[in-house]
Amino acid sequence: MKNNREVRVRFAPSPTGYLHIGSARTAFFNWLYAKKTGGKFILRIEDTDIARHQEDAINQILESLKWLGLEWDEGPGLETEGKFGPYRQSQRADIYKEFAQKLVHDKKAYLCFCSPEELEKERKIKLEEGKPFKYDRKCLKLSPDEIRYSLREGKSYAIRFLVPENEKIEFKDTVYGDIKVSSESIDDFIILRSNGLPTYNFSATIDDALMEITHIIRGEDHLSNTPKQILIYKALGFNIPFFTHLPMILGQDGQKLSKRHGSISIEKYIEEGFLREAILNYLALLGWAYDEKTTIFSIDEMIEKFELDSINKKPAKFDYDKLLWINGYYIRNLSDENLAELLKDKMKKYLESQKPSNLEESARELDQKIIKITPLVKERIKTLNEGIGLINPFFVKISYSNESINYFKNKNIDAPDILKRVYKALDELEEQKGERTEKFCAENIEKRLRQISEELNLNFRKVAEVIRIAIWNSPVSPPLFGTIEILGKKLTLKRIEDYLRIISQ
RNA sequence: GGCCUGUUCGUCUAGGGGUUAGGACAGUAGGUUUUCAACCUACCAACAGGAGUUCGAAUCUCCUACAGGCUACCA
Repeated sequence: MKNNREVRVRFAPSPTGYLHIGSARTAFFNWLYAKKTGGKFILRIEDTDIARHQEDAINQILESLKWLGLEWDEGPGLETEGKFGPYRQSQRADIYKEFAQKLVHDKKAYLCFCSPEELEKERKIKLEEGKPFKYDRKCLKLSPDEIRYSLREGKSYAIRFLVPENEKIEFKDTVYGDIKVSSESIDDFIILRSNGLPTYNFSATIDDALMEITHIIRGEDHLSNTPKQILIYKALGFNIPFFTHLPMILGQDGQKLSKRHGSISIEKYIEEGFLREAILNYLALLGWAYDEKTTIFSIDEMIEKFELDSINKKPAKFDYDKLLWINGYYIRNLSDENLAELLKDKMKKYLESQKPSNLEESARELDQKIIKITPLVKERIKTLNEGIGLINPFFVKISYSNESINYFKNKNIDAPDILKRVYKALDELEEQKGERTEKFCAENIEKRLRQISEELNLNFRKVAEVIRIAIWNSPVSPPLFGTIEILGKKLTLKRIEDYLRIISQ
């Protein structure tokens, strides 16, 4: 049919909201297939529904796609959009009108003067009777005179596609196999609304044909629409592309992914500190597997190994925990330099959101400090935001929580005594004592602190616990010795003093 | 209601007439450890149900149940 043609795939979102997980996967699979085959990935905006379409959503979608690295070869937002443009359906109204009129002229479509209200009423009645609703073709029976009269009256009309009778529509879906549908089960659907704009099935088909899309890869919710579109392809004499429908992505409750399910927009995941490689890796695993073992794929590996016909049919529930795990894996495998860079950007934003009076002096040394901090937290975080949460006391003043203040109340630990000893031990470091100055570094700090636990004949974890609460306002911190070193002598001692003062009150 | 589609551990999946039904996440137990992680070890846990075909079915066929989609002048 079109074996030697260049592969052309497309992602065609409608801008009714932000790019969500499900659409992102559809975009990604299209992109993967284009990369794999050396084809073109086209972006088209389906904004024919004026009521629901939001202008800023388009930008959001474009931004999210770019962030994911799913760059398109043709479409909006590019310096030269491409030779099949415009790529926004709202700018292609004339094209659809023209084809609709051609179909009317060829008697493959007809004018319908029925009002949406009447139709709605009839539909309701049929539904209550438990009978299938199908348009009764009232307007097909109109005589040319009647039509002329209505037009002269200025009556508004839609254009309906005339579905051929007794026709078997068959197509092969890469994922779902052979699909056969009888034309009897298809209503004479509207292709052009009375406002002159096309409906989805019509505009999508016209554009896919005109833009010479060879492979349509989209969500399973369009599987049932495909027969209608094939009818249009045939009526207009267009080449029929290959179809691949992707199983739906559902929320953890098994329902279609929606706002109720918490963060579902890509934007949210960017904010939370997920990495694009991790998101794409996870998305690839929803409905597809390469073999029985591999779960981690680099993007190049995915391009190499991805196959449309090994996508499975079952809808997949979105598993946030697994995404988290994958993200943690990618973070751990980042180089210190790259991770530091990412953490720095996040931290910068975080610090900007804080009151200046809440910042420690060290906030000004973010750039130098972050590279030292990074190896300490790399294995401990699953998202960048977790990282920020773990390390922000390096830069932001701590105010002791009640929990911290009362932490040792009913425990058999003499916290003040320990802290006084710690203070003294640390204070001695870096003190000028002729030649024998001991550096304030993790190694020496460890030596000193372990000495204290020996002196007191106390398990070291107890000592560490006390120090953590005092300098970090939390029983959890990055590894203690490195943390103290990076915090610096001055700040460490100050926090110990502060804590001692507060608990002695 | 009609049409289309799907159903393997809690979740993502591998397998596609003969397997101890494999892996990963989560969970549990242990090890390591200055906390939290990470890491290591072990464990837990599935072929929706029923008929049929067959020497043999999770795998093929049919039925049922459940789930999802479409049935809009939404996409």
